[in-house]
Amino acid sequence: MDDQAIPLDAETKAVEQPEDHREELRLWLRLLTCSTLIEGEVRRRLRERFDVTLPRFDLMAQLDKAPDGMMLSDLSKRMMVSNGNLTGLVDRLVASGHVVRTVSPTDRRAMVISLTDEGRAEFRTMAGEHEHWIADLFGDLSAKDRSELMRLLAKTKLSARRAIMGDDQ
Amino acid sequence: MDDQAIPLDAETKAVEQPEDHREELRLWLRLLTCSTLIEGEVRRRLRERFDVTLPRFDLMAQLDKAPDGMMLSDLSKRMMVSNGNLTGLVDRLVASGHVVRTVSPTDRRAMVISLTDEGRAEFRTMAGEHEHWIADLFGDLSAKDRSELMRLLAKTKLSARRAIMGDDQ
DNA sequence: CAAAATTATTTTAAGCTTAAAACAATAAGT
DNA sequence: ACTTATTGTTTTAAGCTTAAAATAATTTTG
Repeated sequence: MDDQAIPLDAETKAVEQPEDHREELRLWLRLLTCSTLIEGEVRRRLRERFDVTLPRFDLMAQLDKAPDGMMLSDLSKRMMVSNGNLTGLVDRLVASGHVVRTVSPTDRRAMVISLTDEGRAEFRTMAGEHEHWIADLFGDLSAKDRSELMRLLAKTKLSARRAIMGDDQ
Repeated sequence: MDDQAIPLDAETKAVEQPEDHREELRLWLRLLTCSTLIEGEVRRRLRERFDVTLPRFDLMAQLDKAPDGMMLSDLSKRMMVSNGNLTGLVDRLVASGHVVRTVSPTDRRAMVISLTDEGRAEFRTMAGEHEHWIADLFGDLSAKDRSELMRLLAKTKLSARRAIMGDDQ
């Protein structure tokens, strides 16, 4: 513990307090604020305008992209929610006639979830308005801002994945 | 529907479908993915390492910054969650001895919520590790990336607020 | 082929979250 | 002072969410 003993990378990393990560913390809090703010407003408008919840809308959005339906476990991965969560969500959407559950013809464990015609029609109507809301919420960003933000978020996504899964796989 | 009839702004905006906002939609989905990814991992680690939930941690984080406690309604605004939500959360944190509820001396309706000494000590321990997790999750971003992302998220936040509250007030 | 491991889903228990209604206290306007 | 409006909190009902355990079917492996 000699004062003279300076680490080898002192030149490159400059003299740094022993671990100050407040900047990253602020960045994370700001990111979270943005998504909470926008998500809350989308949730509010979906309820007000269509009397639908955000999770229901999100699930239908996934299914709209899959004309032949999706396995529950794929939905779970895509939506980043637990299987158990989806079981209940699908139950309610089946009850309201928006989706149907079918046993997979190739795997008797698997359930294939698909939009009904009515569910798809209703979703498309909502999605049209939803897209405008988003455009409005991001309305003050220039095209350059948007592409730059897109790029930085892509980098953030990769960084987080690396930290979560490890560099391997 | 004449092929020759080109809109007046064709020069400046190029030939554009009537209202295409898929770019903003992708931006929103990417922002949401990033925050869901990071939030999920933080949630997982808090549980694994300290057996605490994220909402509990968030509430204690707010109180740690307020040595004299905070009114429940202020907590509600800061955390962007409903009052009713906080009532239950505070109930559980009182039960576990992390916070205390006091009636405000100046307003008999208001409840002042404060960290107990034990709650504060426990929070500080968790916060130390938490900061490292965040630094790791954002670890692949350069200092320039971070400041640029910070700037763009600030702009996004203002844009969303404008869209939510209207330009006035 | 039988045992073991994996994969797909559901169930359960606990906690989180919201909107809306109810309740209580303060502030504002007459 | 009295009425009205506003503010602060809690309650309620419904739905969302998770982790962990349970169930069932498929795949892998010895």
